[in-house]
Amino acid sequence: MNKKLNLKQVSQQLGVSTATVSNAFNRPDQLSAKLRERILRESAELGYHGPNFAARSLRKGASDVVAVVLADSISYSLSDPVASQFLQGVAEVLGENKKQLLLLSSASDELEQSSAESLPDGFIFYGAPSGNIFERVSRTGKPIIAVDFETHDIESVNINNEEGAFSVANHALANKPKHAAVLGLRLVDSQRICRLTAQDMSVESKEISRSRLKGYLRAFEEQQLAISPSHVWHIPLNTPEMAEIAAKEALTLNPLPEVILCMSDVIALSVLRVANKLNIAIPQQVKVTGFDDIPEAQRSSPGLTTVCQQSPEKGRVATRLLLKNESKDSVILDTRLVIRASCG
Amino acid sequence: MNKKLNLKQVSQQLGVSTATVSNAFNRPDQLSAKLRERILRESAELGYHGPNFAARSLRKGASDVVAVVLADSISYSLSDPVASQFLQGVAEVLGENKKQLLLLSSASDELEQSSAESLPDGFIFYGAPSGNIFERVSRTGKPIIAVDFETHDIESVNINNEEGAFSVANHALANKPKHAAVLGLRLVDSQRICRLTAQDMSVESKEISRSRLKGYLRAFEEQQLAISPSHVWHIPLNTPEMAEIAAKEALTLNPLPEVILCMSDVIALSVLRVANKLNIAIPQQVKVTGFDDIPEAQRSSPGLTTVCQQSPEKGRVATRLLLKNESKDSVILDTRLVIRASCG
DNA sequence: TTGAAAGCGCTACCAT
DNA sequence: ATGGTAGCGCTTTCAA
Repeated sequence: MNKKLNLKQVSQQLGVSTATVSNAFNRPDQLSAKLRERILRESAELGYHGPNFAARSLRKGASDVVAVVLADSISYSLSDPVASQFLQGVAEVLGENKKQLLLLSSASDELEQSSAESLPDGFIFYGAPSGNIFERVSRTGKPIIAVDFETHDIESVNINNEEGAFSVANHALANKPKHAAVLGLRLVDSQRICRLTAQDMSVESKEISRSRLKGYLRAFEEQQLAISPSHVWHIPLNTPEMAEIAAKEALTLNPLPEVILCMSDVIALSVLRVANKLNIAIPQQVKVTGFDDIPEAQRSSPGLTTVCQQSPEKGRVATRLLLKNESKDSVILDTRLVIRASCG
Repeated sequence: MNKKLNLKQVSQQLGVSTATVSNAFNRPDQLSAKLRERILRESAELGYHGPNFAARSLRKGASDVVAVVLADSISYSLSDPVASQFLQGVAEVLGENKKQLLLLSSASDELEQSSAESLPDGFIFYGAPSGNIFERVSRTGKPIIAVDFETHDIESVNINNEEGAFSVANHALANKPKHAAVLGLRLVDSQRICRLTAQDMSVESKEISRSRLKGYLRAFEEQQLAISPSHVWHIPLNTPEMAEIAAKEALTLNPLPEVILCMSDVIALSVLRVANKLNIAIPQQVKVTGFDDIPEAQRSSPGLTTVCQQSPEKGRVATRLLLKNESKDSVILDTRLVIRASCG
């Protein structure tokens, strides 16, 4: 087996110049189709399958690699249906444009990753990053798209979380329930499931969860209803395990809330399951709403009333925005209230 | 903003040699902790965040990048719970070892991707790849792990599909149902949902699906039961949409099968949903089994009887095998029959 | 179409 | 602990 063949050696073997071999791989218009054909075929036979990636990138100053920088760990993000759908959209468009996908996480080791950060030609930040990877990357001047957060001067793709939350809450609260509960995601800085306090309620922030809470609260006002902080849960991670614990707490309240507003579908689906176990009828006894419209939400029984935030489309839009450097405008994707049986 | 700073310029600015700066980033033991500290801090202030990736990789002949080569498109794989869980396991171990994750697909453009193939230090092939990326990569002599398939001389991680399928089928068939159906995945080469013919049944192959079918058939024999090819479905993709169509066909058979063996949990969960819609009681009227034990399988109602194949662990094991080049042995992971209410 | 050559930024070696 | 430097493999320019 010929171990390491390089372009130069191949060109010698084939009796052509290095420039010609390079052109065969990179610029088909610089040589006759026939010669290109021959070079491609014969070099493959020799075991040369194209220019060395590192050398090419070094020389060209570009790599055709795009990084998605996840706010959470890669592993967790892959387990989250929302992030996962977003990545599907990204992968789709990258594939069409022959770009490679590198997954990074702002939650991982700074020093080790910072060298890898010089590889990609562009970055999609999914969720507000921790650490200072964002600053490092910004300084390189490479194109960046911010998704689900905003930063000065950077193009972003977002949804209107407050409006979405308002619309679903307003729908759910329309017939004036006496008691309601909110199962919130990442509302305060704690790894534990807990309920909010009065001062927790009024924190001002542009975080996703805070915007959603704001939308909910506006709906309560609109309907002239009140919600006590003790009926607002904080769940630190969007996992069924965590959500079920909070769901159990909410569904064993006395009196039982007639409406439970959940900040994600994963949470809402957990409520549905726990309710089922406790023989609580949905929506007759408790109406449940989610947020996201993940695939599972339309398949559940009863179907989940939720806010569709088009995660795959978000991924596609963000990626197109990154690749075609034309439009300098940020995008707000529409959300849509999806009414299903869990809150008819 | 200082645009492009390189190591040489940084070393001049800091008044030290290039070797020292390089050592500061790469070999902490080659200089005093104090000096290293200073260099790291001051170069960060200058806007230099570590060696250029392409140059470093070119020079070192290694990149700290590991590629997972997916048999299907990246986008589809991300939507598949089994592949997704596998990737979670991979990402976990890569993170611990400070390796970066590059997602490739053997289903994508050969020419464009083949240059990127020279980047990773190692490859995990998830599922038997199409095209000849496997041959190309093999020739480089870089470490490769094959997952869910086997090839001469390559370390692999597999499960015993036949045994797993046998155990679940044998359990399901124990009280001699008069009619049974099999909802199979990728049994023949067709993009359409269809049922098998007599000659389809006897194809010999080491593919996952074929092994599972073999296990099922062995269980039928063991129980002295027969299954007609017309009661064996082929489903081309592991998606709920496809599965529901086949499920509907199987659940509207007359007479109704008392047992439906499904080659994946996604399929089995679809059967559960369709049965629910058709008011068919599970497991009273129809017993349903799956394969994989995806997270959704334990949360469904009724819970799904299935074969646990430890997808995340598979990812971890494959990645460890790749990184520690010690053990030259392939691995067969245990499968475990998980009995839940859908087939008690 | 070709040959020659510069140089992308870095690491590792050697000598000091 | 440092300075100097070869060379990793490639693309691109230039002149022929």
